[in-house]
Amino acid sequence: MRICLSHSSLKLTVMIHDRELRSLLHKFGLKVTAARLRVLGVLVHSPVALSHRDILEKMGEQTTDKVTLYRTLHSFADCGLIHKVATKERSWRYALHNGDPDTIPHDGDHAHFICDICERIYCMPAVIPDQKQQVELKRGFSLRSEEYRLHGTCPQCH
Amino acid sequence: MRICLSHSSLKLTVMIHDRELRSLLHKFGLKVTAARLRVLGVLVHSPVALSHRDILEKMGEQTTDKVTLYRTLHSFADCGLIHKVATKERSWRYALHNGDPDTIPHDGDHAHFICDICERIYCMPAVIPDQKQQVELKRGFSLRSEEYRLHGTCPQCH
DNA sequence: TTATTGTTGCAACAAGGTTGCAAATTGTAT
DNA sequence: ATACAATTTGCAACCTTGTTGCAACAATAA
Repeated sequence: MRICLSHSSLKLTVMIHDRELRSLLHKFGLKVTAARLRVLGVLVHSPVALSHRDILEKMGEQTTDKVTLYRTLHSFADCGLIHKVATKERSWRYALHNGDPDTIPHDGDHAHFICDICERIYCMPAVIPDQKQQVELKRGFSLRSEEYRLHGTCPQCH
Repeated sequence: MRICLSHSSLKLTVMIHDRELRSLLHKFGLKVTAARLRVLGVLVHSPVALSHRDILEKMGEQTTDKVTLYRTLHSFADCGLIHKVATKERSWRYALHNGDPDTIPHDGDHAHFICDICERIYCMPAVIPDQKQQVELKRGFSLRSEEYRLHGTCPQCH
């Protein structure tokens, strides 16, 4: 499944209301609760992956307990509504799967481009060489998955 | 410079004594202290990258204060004696640059193989395609560095 | 040998995250 | 609409990784 929520378009952003959020939760088999609606509301309006702290701050008045937020994010990630990306600052970033034409869905082999400046994480199409044969043959390593990370500056930060 | 300390050969391992460790510290412009000799002793005998906790445990009787260990590892990394690798468990792994014929020094493009079971991190020779051209041409991203990670099971855990 | 400078150990702290549990809320079956 | 079972929430306490400030101490250079 591929839910398309464009972040670049303000018009679309404004259109995301309670009804849409509820149906999104339903689609992923989650109970609709006040906290989940608020968290999802924040994620839906962000073009970049957010940290736990970012989300708490963006919730402002409507804030929740920090534990609730961690658990909410876990549920979202477990059912595939959002994805988690590890950062070198030993914390996680969370983002909705999005339909940005410049990125691809978060499955299959692809690269993550992590901007040094704004820390946005982009999923990029990439030709990743298959190392399985090479590595296994050489020393009995068996490969489960590959991750290719690119670090640099994104177009917005130039 | 390339310091060759084979981990696969017990004979060589046994040969690493106080004298060698001291000269290694000297070569990297570090003062020789008891704590540094002990930490270096542990790192020199490990074929895989170790966490702060691993090192403390391996030091056993000869243990140091945890802060001292953090600072020691920082000094080692700053001068290039060891390298740090980030893990998704929000902690660092530290390893000496080594001359193991099956791995390559930690500079230039290569891959990290991270074992799912024992979490050892291996530096692997790898043919990493240069994505710079492709990515920059396509959309104005500029690349600073690339990291290629392989996840799976290592020979020891089969 | 001494002066200078860098290193150690301790206590306290900070950020990110988890656990256990009682109270509140959701979805569902009636 | 009501009641019930199963989840979800919020709180307090806790854990892990890592850092800071500071006084005492040790390594090197003169």
